[in-house]
Parts: sequence; structure tokens; C-alpha cells
Amino acid sequence: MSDRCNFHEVLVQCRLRPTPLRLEVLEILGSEDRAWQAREILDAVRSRRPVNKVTIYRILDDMVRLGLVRKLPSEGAAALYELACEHHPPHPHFQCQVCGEVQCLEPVALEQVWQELKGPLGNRADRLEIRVAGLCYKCRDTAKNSTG
Amino acid sequence: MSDRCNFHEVLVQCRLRPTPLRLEVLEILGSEDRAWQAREILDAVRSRRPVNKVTIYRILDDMVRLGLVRKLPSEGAAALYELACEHHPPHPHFQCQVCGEVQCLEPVALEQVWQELKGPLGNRADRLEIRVAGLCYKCRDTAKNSTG
DNA sequence: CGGCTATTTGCAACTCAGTTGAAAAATGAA
DNA sequence: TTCATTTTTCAACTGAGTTGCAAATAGCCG
Repeated sequence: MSDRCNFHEVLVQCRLRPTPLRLEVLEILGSEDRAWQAREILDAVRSRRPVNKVTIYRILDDMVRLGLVRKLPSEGAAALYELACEHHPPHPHFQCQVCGEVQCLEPVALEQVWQELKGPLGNRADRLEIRVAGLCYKCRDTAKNSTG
Repeated sequence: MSDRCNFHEVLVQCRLRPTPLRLEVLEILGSEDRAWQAREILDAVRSRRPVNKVTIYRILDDMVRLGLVRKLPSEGAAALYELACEHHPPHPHFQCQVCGEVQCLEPVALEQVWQELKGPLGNRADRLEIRVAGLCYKCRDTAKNSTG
């Protein structure tokens, strides 16, 4: 995934101290091609060291504010976080309605859609989000096996 | 908006009793071209009669399950609800990052995007959601006036 | 009408995500 | 070392949404 990013350097450039916790959060986010719940990140960090949930939320908030991480609205209660580095530009997401997992999809040609959406109503458009909801291949297989 | 829908009839067709509360919820959803938080619907109903929040959540859940109402993930904690009747087909949404209001946008030509997104990874795609985030014309004007 | 059943609404208590404010710990500069 | 700033923690809170059960209501049948 985004192993190509030098997280240490990225943090320094954003004027955030490259603390062990911040580095761990970035490494976790970069370890799979999907978006993570704050809770999942918390658990992943805790599998190595004790940490307070407030700290994770604050780390994520800072990173979102500085554009290092994107926060996505999600079906379900908890928001999702993903790396926003140069190797992980904005892209559509797929969310499975059964297991809730959010996969990252390849960027698609959105120029036309974007142009159509940008103008209306005098709003200023900053970001475009595309979510596909459905049944992921894992859950589909599970359903097949238990039915047949 | 969707004043053209006969909510009474729609409820009967879905085998939901057309109770005053259900009708009021549908009328509120249909009264503006935007998506509503459960809390806003609750307050709107309460401006006329006392009602319990659980009842509103249950009414909305039933309607989502039966396809009468769409539930949208939102920036921010609370989910959003909008009519899903024939006069209000799926469409993109605009959410203002300042006031949080969600406007409904005109449907755009999505066939191309849809085709590209549908296939990958063996997932089954059911729904496509498009969100534009930005600054709405109201908040933009407010900002202008207070700055200049 | 009265009695029965299923549906709808209300209530209280709960879970879970996320926030707040202030204290404690760690870091960097002088 | 001392001091100021940043980072992490703690406890307590807010707000969205859920659960289980009781009370009220509506539809049905005799």
C-alpha cells in the first residue's frame, strides 16, 4: 500500500512531532487498502501498547485537519479514516452492507460528473465522494456456502 | 417537491397503517428538497404534538426497510433521511461543511461511472451514492458579509 | 356492542461514538 | 537544570441510536 510514504518526514512537514503513537496510527492506516474505524485503530494500537481512546481521536482529528488523513462518512455509526498521502489520492469506496467493511476502489474518470455537479445553486464544491453499497465477495461466498 | 405523492396510499401499499405520526413524518420529509436528521424530524413533529424519539426512529427504520425512505451517511454524527418515492429518485447530495445542511442535487448521467464501479473485486453493487462537500451559498454570503 | 389479537406508541434504561476540560507526562529550547 | 510547549491521560459528559417491555390503540369477529 502506502509503504512508500516516509511517515516520519510527512509528520515533520506538517509540524506534528513524529511521536511513536502518531507513527503507529499512520502505519496501521497504510497497512491495508481500506478505511478504518477509530475503534479498529485503537484496538490495533492496543495490541502493542496501552493507549487512551481520546489520544487516538485527537491524533486523527489533527491529521484530518492537516490533510494527512481523510475522514469518510459511513453507513453505520462510526466514521472511517484513510491515508490521504500522494500515493492514495481520492477515490470511490465500496461498503459491504453485511460485514460493513469498506474497500478502496480505483479512481474513475469523474471529470464529466464533477463538472456537472460543481456549478449548481451557487455552492462552492470542494470534495466529491462516491460510495458504492452492496455485498462484498467474502460475504457473498459465505451466503452461498451456507445456503447451498 | 413530493406533494404529488399520496402518502396515505403509499403507506397502505407497504402494509403500514397510515397513522397520524407516519403521515406527519412523510409530510415533513416531503416539505423541503433536502435530507433530514432524525432529530430535526422529531422536533418538527413535536412542534405540533408530543412524541417519543423511539417512535420516530422506529417509523424511519420501517420506512427505510420498505424502501419508502432512503438513509444517507452524513458528515457528522447523525444519519440523514429523505423520501424515496417515484418523484424523488436517487440523486447526488451537497453537504455544506459549515452549516451541515444537505441539499438534493439533480440526477446526473452516471451510467459510465456506474459501469466502471460495478464490476471490480467480485463484489455485488446495489447502490451508488455521490456526495459533494463544500460551502453552501448561504454560508458563503454570511462569510463575505462579516469579512468585507 | 364486547372481547380478542395484532400493531403501534411510550417509557426507562442502556450502548456506543465522540467530545471536553483539566491534570500529568514527555519533549525541546535556553 | 529550568521553563514553556506539546502530547498523552483521565474522568466525566453529550448525543445518536437501540432494547425490552408495558400501555394504548386499531382492526376483526361474533
